[in-house]
Amino acid sequence: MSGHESAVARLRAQGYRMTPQRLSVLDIVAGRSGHIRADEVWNQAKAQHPYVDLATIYRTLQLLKRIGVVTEVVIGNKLHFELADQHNRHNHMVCSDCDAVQTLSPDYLAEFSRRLEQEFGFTPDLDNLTIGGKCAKCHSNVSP
Amino acid sequence: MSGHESAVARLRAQGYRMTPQRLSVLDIVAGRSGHIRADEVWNQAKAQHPYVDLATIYRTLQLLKRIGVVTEVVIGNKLHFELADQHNRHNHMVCSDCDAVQTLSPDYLAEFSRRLEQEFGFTPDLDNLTIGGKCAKCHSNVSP
DNA sequence: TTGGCTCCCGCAAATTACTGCAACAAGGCC
DNA sequence: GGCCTTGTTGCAGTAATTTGCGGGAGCCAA
Repeated sequence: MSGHESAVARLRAQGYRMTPQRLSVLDIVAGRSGHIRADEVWNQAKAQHPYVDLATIYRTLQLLKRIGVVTEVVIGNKLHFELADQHNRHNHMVCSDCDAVQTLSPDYLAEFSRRLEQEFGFTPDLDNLTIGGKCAKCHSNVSP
Repeated sequence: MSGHESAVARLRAQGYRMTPQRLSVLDIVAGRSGHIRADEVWNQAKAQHPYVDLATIYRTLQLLKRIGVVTEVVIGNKLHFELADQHNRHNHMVCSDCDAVQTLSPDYLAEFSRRLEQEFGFTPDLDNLTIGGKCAKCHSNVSP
């Protein structure tokens, strides 16, 4: 329900313009509790503005990601997005077999991140980090 | 210089056939010390076999990745590949600004990986894990 | 309100990656 | 060596995402 105003403010503050299309995208992503695919955003956006172009959706999502309003999750080989809730940050573990998604507290990565910064001066973008692998269920299936 | 024979043997052992195209791809990836893009592999492969198709390159690279002969690195929004040297495993840190790539010892991820497996039964695919973020140089540049 | 500088959008085309299918060829068997 | 089975290839087509361009709209200032 919130998130919106601060996002709009953040866009304005950085000199970006607020357009109906961008508001739609923001609404749609914020209204969804979990992840949402770019094409799902598009379909919902078309209901409000029949002539929105898919390219606009992609550009807007990239913009929102760049300013930290949404985060990106790669599931399968499709991009998903979700609202970046500062009060409930988390990372994702995605199974490469069944595409199941588990969330992960960033605490698990804190120590790792600190070392990278300290030893290499490299600042990892943990907000958009997705870890691929095999979930417990698929790992036990011995079928390669 | 090595790597080849074992890769060929591994293909054979799993019932895959050895074709000139696959040998070419293997040669090209092995002959490059760093990462190489799919289209670069294609261009070099065409020099040896003028009629190789890009689709074959992609399929071969996916196959080599699946059996663990090469690893995949996402740089910018392009896929890169490199020979998976068991004696010199490493992960990659890629700067989202300048696309610079730093390598990282998997030791840094060992503890993290162990926890994921222990607490969630999730087995991360560290061989193909790339960490995005900002390198020291770009991080100090205050130019958004 | 109006003017005007920019940024943004829709459209189309390009780029990157992947897939289905029929013809082809690698490798085992005789 | 020749044949047969079955995995592979080349081709064409598709899916997902990005980019170039020119007209149009947002926002600031007057």
